[in-house]
Amino acid sequence: MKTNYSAQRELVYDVLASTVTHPTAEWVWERCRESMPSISKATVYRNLAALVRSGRAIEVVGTFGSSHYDARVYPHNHMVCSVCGAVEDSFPSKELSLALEHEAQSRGYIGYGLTFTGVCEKCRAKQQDNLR
Amino acid sequence: MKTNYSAQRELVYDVLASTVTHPTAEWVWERCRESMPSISKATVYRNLAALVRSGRAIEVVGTFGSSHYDARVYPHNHMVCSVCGAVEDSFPSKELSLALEHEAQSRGYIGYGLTFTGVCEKCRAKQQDNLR
DNA sequence: AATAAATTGATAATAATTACTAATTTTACT
DNA sequence: AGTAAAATTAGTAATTATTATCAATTTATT
Repeated sequence: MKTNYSAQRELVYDVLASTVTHPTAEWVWERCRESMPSISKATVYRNLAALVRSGRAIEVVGTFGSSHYDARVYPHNHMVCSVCGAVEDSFPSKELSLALEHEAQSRGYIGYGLTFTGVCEKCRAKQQDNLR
Repeated sequence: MKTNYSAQRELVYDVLASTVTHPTAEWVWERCRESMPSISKATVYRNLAALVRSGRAIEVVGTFGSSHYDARVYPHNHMVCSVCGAVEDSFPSKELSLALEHEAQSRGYIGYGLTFTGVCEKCRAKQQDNLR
C-alpha cells in the first residue's frame, strides 16, 4: 500500500472538510485540539501544506495576512467580505466558468484563483439595522 | 488644497509605478533607498497601504507569503510562475472581461482579483535548454 | 521482530508586518 | 511670514505567521 497516513493528517482534513468558513491554520489547530489536545501547531501547518500538495485542499487566493484553506477542490471561486473579512464560496455562472477555462487553456496556464470582494449577507443585514 | 503629500509617499509611488515586477514592500524599500537612503521600512509599508487605500495601487491576490503591489489600477489579471514565482500582468480577452464584469455586477460585488498560475517565458526557455 | 522511512510535538528561529514614540514636516489659519 | 494643529517620519520594539530543527515516536518495509 502507498497511502502515507497519520491520525493527525486525517483529523486536519476532517476539520477542514467539515467547515464552510475557509479557515486559517490557527483556526484549524484550535478545532483539532478539541478532539486531540496534544496535536501540535506545526503539525497542522505541515499537514495543511501536505493536503494542498496532494490536491486534497486548496489555498484561497486573496490579500489576507495569513493563509486560508478550503477542502472543496472542484472549480469554484470565493468572495471576501470587505466589512468582516469572512470568506465564502462563490459558484460561477456557466458563462464565467467557460470564459475562465478558455482563457487558461488558450494561454497554456495551469490554473487560476478568482476572489471577489463584496459585503456578506450578515454584514448587509447589519447595515440595514443601522439605518432604522 | 487637500492633497496630503510627502516626498516619501511620492517616491514609493514612483518606484512602484516604474517597475513591471509586482514587487514586495521589501523590494520597494531597497529601490527607494537608492535615491533616499534615510527612508524607513515602516514608511514604505505605511505608504503602500495608503496608496492602496486611496486607489493609486492594488495588492495582487495570490497565495504568496508576503504582499505584492501593482500601480496599474485599471482592470487586468495576473499570472504567477509556478517555477520562479514571478508575477506578470495578464490582460484578459474581451470575452473574459465581460463575463467577470457581468458576474460582479449581477451579484452586487465590489471588485475581484484573478490570478492564474503557469510557467513564465523565462522558465519555459530554461526547461527547453534542459532537454537538449 | 528488525530496520528504515516518515511523522510527530515542542520549541527555536525567521520573516512579514504593525505599533509606538519623539522629532520633523506639512497644512491651515491668522 | 508666523504659528498652532495635524500628519508624517525614522528608528525600533513588538506582534503575528510560518518554517526549521531535532529527538522521540509511529508507520512501512523487509
